[in-house]
Order: sequence, then structure tokens, then C-alpha cells
Amino acid sequence: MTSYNDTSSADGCHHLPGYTPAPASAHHERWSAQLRSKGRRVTKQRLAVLTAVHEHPHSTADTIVKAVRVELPHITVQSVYVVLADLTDINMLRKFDPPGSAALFETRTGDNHHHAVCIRCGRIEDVDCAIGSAPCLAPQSLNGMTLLSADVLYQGICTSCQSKSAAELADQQAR
Amino acid sequence: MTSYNDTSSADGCHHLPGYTPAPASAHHERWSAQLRSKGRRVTKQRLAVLTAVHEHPHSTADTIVKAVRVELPHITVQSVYVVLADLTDINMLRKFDPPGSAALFETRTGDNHHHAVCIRCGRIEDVDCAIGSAPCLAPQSLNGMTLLSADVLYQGICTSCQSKSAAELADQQAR
DNA sequence: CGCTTATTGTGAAATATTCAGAACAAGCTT
DNA sequence: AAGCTTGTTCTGAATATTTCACAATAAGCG
Repeated sequence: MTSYNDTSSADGCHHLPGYTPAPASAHHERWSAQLRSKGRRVTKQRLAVLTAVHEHPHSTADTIVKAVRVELPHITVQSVYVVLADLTDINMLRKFDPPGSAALFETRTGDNHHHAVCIRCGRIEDVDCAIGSAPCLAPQSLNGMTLLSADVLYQGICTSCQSKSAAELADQQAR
Repeated sequence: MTSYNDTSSADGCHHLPGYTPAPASAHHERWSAQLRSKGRRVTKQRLAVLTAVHEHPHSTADTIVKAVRVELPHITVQSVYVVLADLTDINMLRKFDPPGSAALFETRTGDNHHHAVCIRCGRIEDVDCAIGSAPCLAPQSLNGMTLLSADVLYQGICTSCQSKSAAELADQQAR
């Protein structure tokens, strides 16, 4: 499947005027500590993957490979998959599978936020949890199943796709 | 990926004592009418796919192909995919993508129910909507996105996997 | 500085899904 | 009932995503 969009916007801490953007390496210390606390070794591949995902939230393995290769031109796709899966296992990354696209990764973990997908353009937006804690929903009956997580996937049409189709409609009617 | 489990249980209308199970063909009339009302032709392939999905809820395209081939031994995988996609488009089927498995299909549509997946064995259970209407959740902010659906995916450990791991633990401690 | 073992790379494969174009058949018309 | 039209299915293949087993490498310990 084509790569949908990978919203390559920045990470929310680079937008204050007069604020000098922290280099990616500013996060390395925290990430290194987290890795060690989980019994993982600190490797340049892991840090590069974390950096790439942090700078490209909601991006596919493919996009992450490309981003990592700016720093590590020889890293393999398979290694990126291994690293992504492992970091997801230890909760330093979160993975989710939007319908019709490859899995996406993000560094925002632990807050049980959800995702809204535009079915036209594929844009992904974060949606804060409706309730606030994970898992955020307590269904009446789960047949005794022990609940670990509750992910919500909103599907809709984003504002720009709405105005786009409104414009097209007006255009057609004008003829 | 392996096919996970495809809960091949029955369809909820065959369990009354003394009740003679309706043959699959009993649904054909209703399905045919629905197809026509959506401007689709009634073909044996579409009816066979609907029958297969109805008799194997939460099953993968692969499982559906096998089930359909009992009736139509020569149907192709591609045709099943086309039919599934089309029936999903017109809301006669519902599709969902559990993480780590192929897409699953079911005939239960229009009630906005959700799904609980056991991360051990892959079993899928239906969960009635927490609120009752689709979309069942109104998040605070969707940045103006027009909401079409809100799917909730619960992940947890089902009762049988719980007792299985409890038994294993006891077994280990007994040595 | 060398050792041990986790981590990454090599090479390849499996699976799920989709595509373009040809053959076929559902359902309308006559 | 037969023919026509066009939607549907089939043919044959390609693509994309993801994973596997095993070899090579390097992180972090002493």
C-alpha cells in the first residue's frame, strides 16, 4: 500500500518564538536512561530510531528507515523492524494499525490518547482520551477478560478534505 | 502472518432447543433484496460470501475463501477480496483490522459494536457499544473533523488463557 | 583491553492485498 | 425465450509489509 501521509510536522516543543530548538541529542540522555532501566543496551540504532519517530510522529516503518538513514546510511529495514518491535514491547514507542495503511509509530506513550484518521487523505490526528486514564472505557461485559487497553479509532473527513470537496461541488454546479 | 483463530461458532439464531436451524438459503432473500436496493446484482459469489461470513464471524479473507469453496470450488481469492471490499463499502459487511492479524469480516453491521481481542490466543469477542449509538463517543476536539465512526478495540487476556497460565504457574511451583 | 551476549546485518521468504485487462453472466429489453 | 449491455468475476501477476534463521558486530561488564 502507498505510504498514506506521514505527518512530518514537528514535535510540539519547537514552536515558541525566540526558542532555540533543542537538538535531537537533547533527548538521548533520557532515552538512554530508559533503555538501561529496561535492561536494554544503548545503541546508536535505537537512539536514531527514537529520534526519527520523535521527529516524524505517526510514520510508517518505511518512513522511519529513510529518516534513520540520514544518520546511519547503512541500517537495514529488518533492523529497524526489530528495533521498532522491541521499543514497542518496552513501551518506549506506541504502534497502531490504521485500516488501509502500514503500521504507524509514535513516541507519545503512556497517556492512552487515541487517533482520528481522515478517510480521504489519511491524515492522522491525536485525540486526547475521552476519559483520561488507560484503559479509558469500562464496557459492561467482557466475558471475564482481563482488560489491558482500550484503543479508539475515529474515522472521518478532515477540514481540508471537507473544504476541498465543497469547492469541487461548487465548481461542478457552476458549469 | 498465521491466521490467528477464526471463531467458527454459530450465528446466534440456531441455539433454541427444538428449533430447526434455518438453512443458509433462508437469508438469501433478504440479502438479495439488500443487494438490489444498493444497485448491486445478485450473484452466487456474493451470496456465497455472505453465507460464509455469516457462518464464520470474525474470519479472515483466507478462511472465507475456503468456506466459499465448499459451495463454489472455483472461486478465486481475488474475487473474494473484491466482493468483500464491495460488500463492506455498501455496509452489508463490516471489516476490522486487529493488530497482528489479517483483516476480519462479519455480517453484524449497523449496531456499532466493538471488539475485544485476547493477545494470547487471538480470540475475538463482540462487545456491545458502551453508549449505544454510532459513533458512540464524542471526543472534546477533533479539529473540526466530521466524525463517521468510532471503533473501540479492547485488548486483554481471555478467561481460558488466564486459567491456562495460572495452571502453568502452579505446575512450575509444584516441582 | 578483552569477553560475553545482546543487537544488528545478511539473505531470503511468507503473507496479505491489489492491479489491469479479458471472459463471463445478471437482468433489462424485445 | 434470446440478445444486449454493463456490472462482476477470473486470469495472471505484481507490490508491499513483515518476519525468519543464522552470521557478524559491538555494548558494557570485569
